[in-house]
Amino acid sequence: MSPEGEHRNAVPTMRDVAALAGVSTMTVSRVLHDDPRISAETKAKVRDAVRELGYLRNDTARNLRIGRGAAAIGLVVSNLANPFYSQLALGVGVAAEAQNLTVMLVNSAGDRDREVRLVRDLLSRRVVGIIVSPATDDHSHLAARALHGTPLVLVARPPKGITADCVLVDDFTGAREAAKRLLARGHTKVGFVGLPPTVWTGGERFRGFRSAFEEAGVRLDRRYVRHQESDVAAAEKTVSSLLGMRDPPTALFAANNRNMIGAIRAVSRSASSIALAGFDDFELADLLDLPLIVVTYDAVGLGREAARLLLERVEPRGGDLPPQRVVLPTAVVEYGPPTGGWHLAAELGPG
Amino acid sequence: MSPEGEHRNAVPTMRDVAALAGVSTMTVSRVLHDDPRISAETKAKVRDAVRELGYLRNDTARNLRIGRGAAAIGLVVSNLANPFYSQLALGVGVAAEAQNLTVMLVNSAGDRDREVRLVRDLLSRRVVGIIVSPATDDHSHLAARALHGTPLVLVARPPKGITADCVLVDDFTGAREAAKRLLARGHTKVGFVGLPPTVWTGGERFRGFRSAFEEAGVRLDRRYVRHQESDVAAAEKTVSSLLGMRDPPTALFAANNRNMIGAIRAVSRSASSIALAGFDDFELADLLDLPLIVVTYDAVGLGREAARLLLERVEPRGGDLPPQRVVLPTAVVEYGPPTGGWHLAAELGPG
DNA sequence: CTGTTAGCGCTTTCAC
DNA sequence: GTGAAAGCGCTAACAG
Repeated sequence: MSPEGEHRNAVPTMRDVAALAGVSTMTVSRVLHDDPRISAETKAKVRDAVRELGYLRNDTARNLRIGRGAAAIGLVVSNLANPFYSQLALGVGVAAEAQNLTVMLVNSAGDRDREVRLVRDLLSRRVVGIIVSPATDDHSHLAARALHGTPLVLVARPPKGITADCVLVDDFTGAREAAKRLLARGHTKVGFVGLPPTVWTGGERFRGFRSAFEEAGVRLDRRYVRHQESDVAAAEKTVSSLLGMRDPPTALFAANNRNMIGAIRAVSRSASSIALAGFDDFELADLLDLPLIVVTYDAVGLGREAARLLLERVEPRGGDLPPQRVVLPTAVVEYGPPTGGWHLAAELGPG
Repeated sequence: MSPEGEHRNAVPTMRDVAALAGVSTMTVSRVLHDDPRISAETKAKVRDAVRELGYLRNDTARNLRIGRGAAAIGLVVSNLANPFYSQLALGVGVAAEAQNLTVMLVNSAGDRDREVRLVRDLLSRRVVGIIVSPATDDHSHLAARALHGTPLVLVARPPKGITADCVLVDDFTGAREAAKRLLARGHTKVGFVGLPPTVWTGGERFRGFRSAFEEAGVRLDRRYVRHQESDVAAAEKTVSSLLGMRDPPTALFAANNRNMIGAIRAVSRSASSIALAGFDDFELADLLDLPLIVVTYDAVGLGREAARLLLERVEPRGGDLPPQRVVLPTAVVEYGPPTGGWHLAAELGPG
């Protein structure tokens, strides 16, 4: 029927508005900027034309002209399936929107090659700045040279071999405090289910964990320590094997969200009696009928803070600031079986 | 020290590459497109220059020229704090990336005015298409006229008063099947904690719920029915009040994720014995020591499907297709107390 | 108060 | 094989 793409190309341009209003495109542009020098009647004419055509300024063209590629900030996360990152995105979004910037959200899924491509792509789109939670500690693709001065903020891990702002969680202290609580309760055989050593958070959290043992003068048994990818299924398997040892740990420390969930699953399936501690609070943690010590922090705030640092850099003389490093505090929360326990509806039937 | 903005403006253009390689910009462009007519040695020269300068093509300029504003698809969600939407975003992202598109993710936070602004903003940026989960059932701002033919896909609710593709969850069937299970167990006094009636999912899920009662010939007691915003705290309060009635329900149906969590919290705090059913599976649902019937579906798939429909429209003759409506199936899952129950580490101490 | 000219960085078209 | 000119839609800079 219709010639191909007909209605899609019907997007009116400033020239169409100008023609309809009987003025030049420059006048239209000025009216859109609410330039006080334009007469009231001209403004009215132009605005009528805008309304009639449903005109929407082409920001791509505008941004090209004013030298700002895309009014957007790029956000590269390493695992969108992890709720931590959606919280982060939420925080970044709030801060970005306040400056009329959108967020281009991309997911490296933990793959560095992918991350390299995604960053390059964002740079090609000329985003005003990039926030990255790097998949590995090889940050060479994020060097200032590669970025041509596009502002960069790292989240959850510090720059390595490059200069950049970053916003971190106090992983060390959080892990140490949580571990201390286990030790205070008399646990000496404590399992550790951690992240790969190439991940900074993995290293810090392990350091904090270990430091609590040193302070307490308790020997850390290496047989109970595991480093691996953060994946629920993998963690579950690892924890199951720990629980299956002939001399199993009496407590477990999980280095993050995914490991914690995996650990909970493994413990729940086994007949083991074991205390759990670890990073990342989660919804309903308090309602699991399980003794639990979690390290919590403000993930949304992390995103907000990252965006704030980035936007500071975007400012005219923002490049002159020294590298910033913001560390957000952690808190330790303890959960236990609900007071009084559950009142089960037997067999799911009415009471 | 440095003249303001110095290093930030140092982003090389195609002209810089051309000058360094001693060719015209046209030749550079052709090399970047791997045009077979260019001689091998010219290609080598140009590629060396590209590498030396770290040149990255300005996609903003490119897209302007080729008439595609931003190689991005806009995604407007109504509550990023709800894990359903991050799952959705994940699905959209996967499909988009396969076409070299990025996702511009924005959050209306359930506010329609905001949604209107966000959609307008995305249109100004000339995204290739928009995926929206509308905050309300007033879709007038999404009419073809307002979109100038930019492809649109609605998720989780059908178009109302406009034509658009949509991808839905079979809310009706899911709710009915879950309710049936409660009825089959002899519950007749069942509370309903639902969404506002202006939200389509709210209506459908209530219809499904009610239909199970009709089929079973059980009268639905309106005193137990609540419609409200989907917010954990609000739901908790509502459920608490239901539980506090002198003749309380023996079971509850929660219309979504947020209401379900709120209901669980309320039930756990009370001394009530009550069965729970409702929409949206969640991580660890199986480990809550609580009888639970949940309606589950593939949220990532929903996003993938939405992106697929959108990309079909973006194709040259995509506008000629009739409006599509995809309905994804639901499944009902039952959880109960873990077999054998938890083995508690008493007082969090070692065994 | 409003219009003209030029150009952001790239690509399409036509020329050699 | 390669280049020159023109223009995508917009706005800064200078007219008038």
